[in-house]
Amino acid sequence: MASKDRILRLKEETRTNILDAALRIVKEEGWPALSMRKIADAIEYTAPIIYEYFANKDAILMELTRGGFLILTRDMKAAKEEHKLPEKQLEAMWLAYWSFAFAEKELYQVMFGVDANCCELCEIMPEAEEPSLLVNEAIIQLMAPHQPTEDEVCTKYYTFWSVVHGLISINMVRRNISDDITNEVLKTAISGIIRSIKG
Amino acid sequence: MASKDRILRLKEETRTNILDAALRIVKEEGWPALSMRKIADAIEYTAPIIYEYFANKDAILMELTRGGFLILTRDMKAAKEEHKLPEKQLEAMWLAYWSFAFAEKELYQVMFGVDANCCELCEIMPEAEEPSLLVNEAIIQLMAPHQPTEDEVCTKYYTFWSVVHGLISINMVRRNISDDITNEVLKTAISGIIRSIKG
DNA sequence: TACATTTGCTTAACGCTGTTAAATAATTTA
DNA sequence: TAAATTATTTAACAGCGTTAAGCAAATGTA
Repeated sequence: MASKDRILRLKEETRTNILDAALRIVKEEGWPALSMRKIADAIEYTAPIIYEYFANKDAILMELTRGGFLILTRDMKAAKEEHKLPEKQLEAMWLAYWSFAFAEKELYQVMFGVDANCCELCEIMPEAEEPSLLVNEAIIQLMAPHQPTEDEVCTKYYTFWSVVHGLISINMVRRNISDDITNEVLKTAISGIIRSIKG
Repeated sequence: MASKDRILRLKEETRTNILDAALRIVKEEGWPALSMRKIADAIEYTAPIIYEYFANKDAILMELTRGGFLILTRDMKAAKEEHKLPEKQLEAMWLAYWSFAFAEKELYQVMFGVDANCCELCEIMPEAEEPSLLVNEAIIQLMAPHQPTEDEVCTKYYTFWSVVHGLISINMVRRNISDDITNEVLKTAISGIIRSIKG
């Protein structure tokens, strides 16, 4: 019955091939160019075969999104573990978040883009909550002397996220902003928020 | 020759009808539901007629974008003129920006969404630069004692924009965030940046 | 080995999209 | 009234996501 295993392995491989092909197409030609027929072409099959592995195109995007959150979580976790002080951890994590956004630009777009990902992403995809959990731990540590309520922690989290995500969005559509200014905004904003937390 | 005028007026009216219909469809059914045939249906014509008024679908989106910037500029200008102190002007303008984003959610999406609007929007559409000019005037006034360089003003501008745009983006895809927290983030972020400018 | 069954994959099709060219209807001009 | 121009529609193309039907190869069974 080892042939069964081989076939299962091949199926798993094709599934991965589909995801890889999709991401490669998007990286080479952009999101609008991604089509089922083009993916099929890339893996040397015809389009309907893809539906044996994914319910529809959206399911492929969802799986790419999930993979994106896994990478982002790994990166932010690694950044966090390099520091002991929560303020250093916060800075490192948001810089990791920033790096991820541009290292995996297409993944970031499908993860946080205005389009497809509907409102309840966190509910149907637990991986999407991990990064916020990492950050909130550090915020809570940093705010511990102030005995913060859950809402206060949440407020600080969204302040961080807003400025970083906003800066990323702006940089993605307007590539003409100088890197110096961008870095200045990012660093001073992060340290400014941290300072405001410490009071 | 008054009939010529009448015909020109009718043509102008149809052009407006196309834009109005497009925006109405988007407001009622969302951006993905917008199609040329649906617009044509709404103005009681067939699809090819639209190409007598707009080069293609993208040109319609561009015109909606332009209209959006006109409204945004008007709103921010009005907000600015209600105050004398530059710090008050800045706060009022960014709150106006915020209000616009949710009052004209669909316009904001096409103006700043990740999708269509390519990199050089400001170059081909001067209206897109107006809001930033308004804000920068106030920033320069506020920073006048510090003799700021152009880059420093730019940095402050992007800090403002990042946090506001980021917060808007997050609120648009995650509608489950409480309004209290959102308002708290917005207000404290804006006043925080203003305070950091004043030093 | 021969037949039946399941599996893998393709071709064909549906309804949709943006867009263009040709055909037709309506209006204006001569 | 006939010709020319304009307004509008119908038909078509290529592409999209998706589904159903058909075929071909591999597998299970006798």
